Amino acid sequence: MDQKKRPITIKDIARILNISVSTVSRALRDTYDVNRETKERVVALAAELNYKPNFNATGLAKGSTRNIGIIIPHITNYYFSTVITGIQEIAFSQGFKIVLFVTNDSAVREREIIESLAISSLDGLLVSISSNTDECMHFQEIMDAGLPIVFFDRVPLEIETSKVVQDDYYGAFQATVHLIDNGYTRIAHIAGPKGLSFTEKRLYGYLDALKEYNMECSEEWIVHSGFSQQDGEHDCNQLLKLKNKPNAIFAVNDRKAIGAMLALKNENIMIGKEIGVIGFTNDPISTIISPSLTTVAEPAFEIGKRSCELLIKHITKPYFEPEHVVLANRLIIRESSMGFDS
Amino acid sequence: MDQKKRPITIKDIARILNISVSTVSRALRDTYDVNRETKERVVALAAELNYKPNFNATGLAKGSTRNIGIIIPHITNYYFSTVITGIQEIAFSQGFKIVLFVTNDSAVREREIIESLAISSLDGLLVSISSNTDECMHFQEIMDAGLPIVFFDRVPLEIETSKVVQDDYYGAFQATVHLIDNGYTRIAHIAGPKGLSFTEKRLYGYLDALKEYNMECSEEWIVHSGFSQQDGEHDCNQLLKLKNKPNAIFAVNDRKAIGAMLALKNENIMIGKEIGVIGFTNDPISTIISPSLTTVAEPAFEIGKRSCELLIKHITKPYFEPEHVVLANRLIIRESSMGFDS
DNA sequence: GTGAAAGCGCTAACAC
DNA sequence: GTGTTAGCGCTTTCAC
Repeated sequence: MDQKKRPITIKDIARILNISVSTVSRALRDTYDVNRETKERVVALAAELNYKPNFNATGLAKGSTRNIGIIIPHITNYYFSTVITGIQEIAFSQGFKIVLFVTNDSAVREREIIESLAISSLDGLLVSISSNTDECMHFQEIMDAGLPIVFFDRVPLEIETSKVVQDDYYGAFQATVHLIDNGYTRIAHIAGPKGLSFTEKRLYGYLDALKEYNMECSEEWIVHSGFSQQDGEHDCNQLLKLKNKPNAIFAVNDRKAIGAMLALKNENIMIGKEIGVIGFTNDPISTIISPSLTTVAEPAFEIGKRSCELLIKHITKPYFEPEHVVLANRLIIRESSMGFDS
Repeated sequence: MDQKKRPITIKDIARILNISVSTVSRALRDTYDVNRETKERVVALAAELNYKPNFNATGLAKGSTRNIGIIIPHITNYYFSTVITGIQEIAFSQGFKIVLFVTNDSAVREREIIESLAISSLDGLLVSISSNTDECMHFQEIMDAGLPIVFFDRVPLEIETSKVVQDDYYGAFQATVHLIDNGYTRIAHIAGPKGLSFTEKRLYGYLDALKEYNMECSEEWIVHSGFSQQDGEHDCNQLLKLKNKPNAIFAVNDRKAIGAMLALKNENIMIGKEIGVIGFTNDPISTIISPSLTTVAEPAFEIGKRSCELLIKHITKPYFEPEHVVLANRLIIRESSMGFDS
């Protein structure tokens, strides 16, 4: 307990087997030609001694660690934590470790993290940018320095690299059409902050659906704010003050939808019958709240997996062409959008 | 984009300033006596060149990385993700990075992780064990090899090191007393898996409260299973089949409490009035479900912070005496336990 | 097929 | 105060 045991190194193995360290190194890495028998002896002894490679040493010698960094706005959040689970799944199976950074959705913290980042200690980076990040030079610099980045969910348009997102535009389109189909005629949208690409895509999906179906559309029905439940509550109250009140609300995410529902309940408005509500994410909470929340389910786990797979390709294949992956969502119909006559 | 720029090293700085690398190294580390002026020149140039230390090299030379590993059962879970946020807060401020491993609550995966762990790439480990981990020799071995571990929440009794937990016994005691105070007379407990220390503490807190208040107590009212909402639903249904049905349920966590509430709703049983329910955690969902869920709020963020602080002490002070920290919970009374006459 | 030796970027005696 | 040197554990030419 007091005494750090010196860990086994390839030198120890070499000495015991009376061969050179280079042979041990080669044998352990299953590359180069090594005499079959020598190799087996090395591998056997390594296992017996419980040899673990020193990643600092390999990293230093090969210029590669097996670390993947993740930078995300939050972690106490169903979507992001599910994405991480997906990333983790792929990373672990490929022998990569996950180094986690959370920005608390602050552009300042994001920059701090990036600037403090020892690029040499990471092989690649997976990032979802914070909502007030206005320019992305810091990411570009890191990439120029040779660190591959794959963006997911909240992606910057101006950077040329692989990106993985859900189909925000079509998901929003579908959500809106669903409300129209169920007889709602005055559909509002409580959006996220302006300037974030996925938020805008959802806005356009909503707008295009309204246009395509010749629905009434009004500036005052579109309210931008943050992503929290409180924001949803606040936005909804604002809508309720309008002279020309909407009779349905499409929320940019489930948390805001939940906030809106709470505001509606507070006013004793019958959710679904008087005002329809639809969210985006499929947070587990959406089945628990009553009435249950209709939502567009994002493939969060899959997004994590795909992002990580792509990043690993960028890491291992220096000239891998950037890919833009768009994953389909799934509309999940529940009670909050049942329509007037239900 | 194609060309990895060679990163700046202390050698570059030394060459440019025409001094030796050791001086640069010393100047940058703010230790040893370095001529004030030399130091300023080094620091200035380092900043200008945007020098970033290579952690593999420092790690190799000093035998320390600035990495802290976290091993937890899940991440898509309010409690654990909040703990991580707390850990992250301290770690980041002290210049440590977080390496994340998730076991999916599988003892097998946990062992795999531990065994694949290159101890040399971590300075310390923060762990919450998986629910079916029966013996903890793998952790002991790692500690013997010189890697400090701090356990939190789900802690093994047999290992001698620092541990940080909420007051599971007293929280459960309080929860049960609260139910008794509100007039519930036949109180059941839907527990976690047997063998996990925090689960048992909550069970004993419950039992002792019943005893102290001379309440009826029955073996069939205590049901053990997993931690999920489904488990809660299932456990509750089982209780409802009993001849001597309980009129209140204390759940080991909020997810199970939520599951139980869903089961009760399904049977059109009035929650609170006919059967009281209380949970443990204070998951945000507990304010959203209707009726809202009375619960024992755990100081998850604080647990993350304290665990991380303790671990850093173990890392920096070789002979730091293990501490056992027990943090108080807070009973939050909501609608699900309002009592019969409310 | 294997060994010797240099080197990855940094730290830490040890000299001066 | 500063430079020289060896060395952390591993990979990788380059010989043989």
